[in-house]
Amino acid sequence: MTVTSRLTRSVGESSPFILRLQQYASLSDADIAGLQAVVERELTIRKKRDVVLEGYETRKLHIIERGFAARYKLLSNGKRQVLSILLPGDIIGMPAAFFRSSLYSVTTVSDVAVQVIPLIKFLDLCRRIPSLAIAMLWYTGHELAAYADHIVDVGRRSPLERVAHFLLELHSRLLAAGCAAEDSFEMPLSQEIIGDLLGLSAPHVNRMLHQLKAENLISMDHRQVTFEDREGLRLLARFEPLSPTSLPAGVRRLA
Amino acid sequence: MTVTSRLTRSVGESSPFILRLQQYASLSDADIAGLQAVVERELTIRKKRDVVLEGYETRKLHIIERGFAARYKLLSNGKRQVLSILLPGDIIGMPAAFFRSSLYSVTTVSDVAVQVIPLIKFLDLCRRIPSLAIAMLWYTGHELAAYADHIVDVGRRSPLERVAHFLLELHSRLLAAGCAAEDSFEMPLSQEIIGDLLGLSAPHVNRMLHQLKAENLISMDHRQVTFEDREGLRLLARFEPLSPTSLPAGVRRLA
DNA sequence: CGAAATTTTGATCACGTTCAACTTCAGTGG
DNA sequence: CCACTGAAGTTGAACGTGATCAAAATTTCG
Repeated sequence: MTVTSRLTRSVGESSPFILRLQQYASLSDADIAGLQAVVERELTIRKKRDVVLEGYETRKLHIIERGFAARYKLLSNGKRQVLSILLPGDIIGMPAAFFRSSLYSVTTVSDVAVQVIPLIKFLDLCRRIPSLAIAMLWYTGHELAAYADHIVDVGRRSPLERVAHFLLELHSRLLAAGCAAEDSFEMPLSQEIIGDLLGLSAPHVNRMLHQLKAENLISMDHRQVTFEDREGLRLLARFEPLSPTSLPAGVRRLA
Repeated sequence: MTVTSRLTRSVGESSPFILRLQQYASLSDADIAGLQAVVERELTIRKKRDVVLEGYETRKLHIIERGFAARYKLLSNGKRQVLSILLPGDIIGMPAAFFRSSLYSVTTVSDVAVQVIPLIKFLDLCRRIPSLAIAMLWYTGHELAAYADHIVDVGRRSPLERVAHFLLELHSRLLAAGCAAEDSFEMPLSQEIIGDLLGLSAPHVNRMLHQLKAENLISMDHRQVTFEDREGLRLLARFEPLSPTSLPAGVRRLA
């Protein structure tokens, strides 16, 4: 098995979600055990299924173990806006569960393995383990930063910059989740979804991808994306990685 | 004094921030006292000053008591993207304080009165009062929903829809903060800022505002915006208000 | 292997930016 | 109180861009 294309983790590693929370606050083994105890069940969802539907009530959190999903909103004019791509370690139903009815839908892009946690139990755990609540504040803080980046993308960046920025961001997140190689990754996303994510038409995404290839910044083979000139790409996209461990030291100690 | 134009609250009301947290979780008088105890000081910032600067470290939260501010990012191509308009009850430095250096800048649009809280003390309080931590999770959850709406706006709505949607959303938030009348409000935002918020050029914002006036949906006098046909506006913008109290009943009880 | 989804290509055209000039408004000091 | 100044709003013309639509080529998957 090449590291390059794996979407799975090897046995023994802890879940990408735990890994992520650990970056935000130090959790004891007991905390982690408590977290695992509230997991209701694990299941695998086939690709192209809706996990959360706009307008329906959700009282479960789904933590992604493997696979890709997309959070999106359908507009009454028939257009679709994809809000974010969800990767291993992300929580499906995160903002959704906070409202009486979900504001957005989530659909699987590939087959997705999830852990299901009832919201009530999760909040209860947050009350008992303040570190967990604070780690969750950081989690949502990062989510917020990602959304902010997305707003900048769609609002003020050129189509070429958007596509380049998207590739870099996705890669950086996959890397953090242990699902990508240094300079390449597998991307099971159609150009239509990318368009709906970046506010572009699918044909234009196609043109931009070709332009990136023409400028020898990337190459693509099947669903494998390879950065041929990562620095050039970063310059073009003006990409600034969101280091998850960039907490002020004093604060980090406290959390 | 008309209710219409006031940006201040009458004495005796509690702060818009407390008011807001109360919607997310029930806080005891002791909790509120604790919250007030961590307030380091209050101050008023003149209009057009930067409160938070991108790249600098922030370890203070500024809670807005009165006035308008804007969170924004300057791009290297000279463009600017405004991420959100901050109103009374909002926290300046919310995502910022969570990173080693702030990712975005915040500038005041009008004179702004704030309460300053050191981040460390605030997090410490969250550890001691789990309800507060959970209320903050809801706060960021709503912030996330607002950002998501913004992405949809910029990504897939027409310029006319964007402007209409923006007016309705701003009004709804001002109403919740007790700073607007039923059908009108004061808006000290230049068309340039609105453009940078919605991903449009200032002249185009101007045209769209005129079109809304021409269709008898709104009227404007100085900085006073009045909805002449709120329903028509809502239909045009496909606006769905974000009710802050729309928590699932069972969850609400727990929180 | 066949059907469906996705990618690719091209032509046309509406839309919104850009830029510049002009007007109006708001705030300030004489 | 008015004149002055800079900021904000308004208008128009020209241009470039990315959407749209449709059709063909290719890939994916049952």
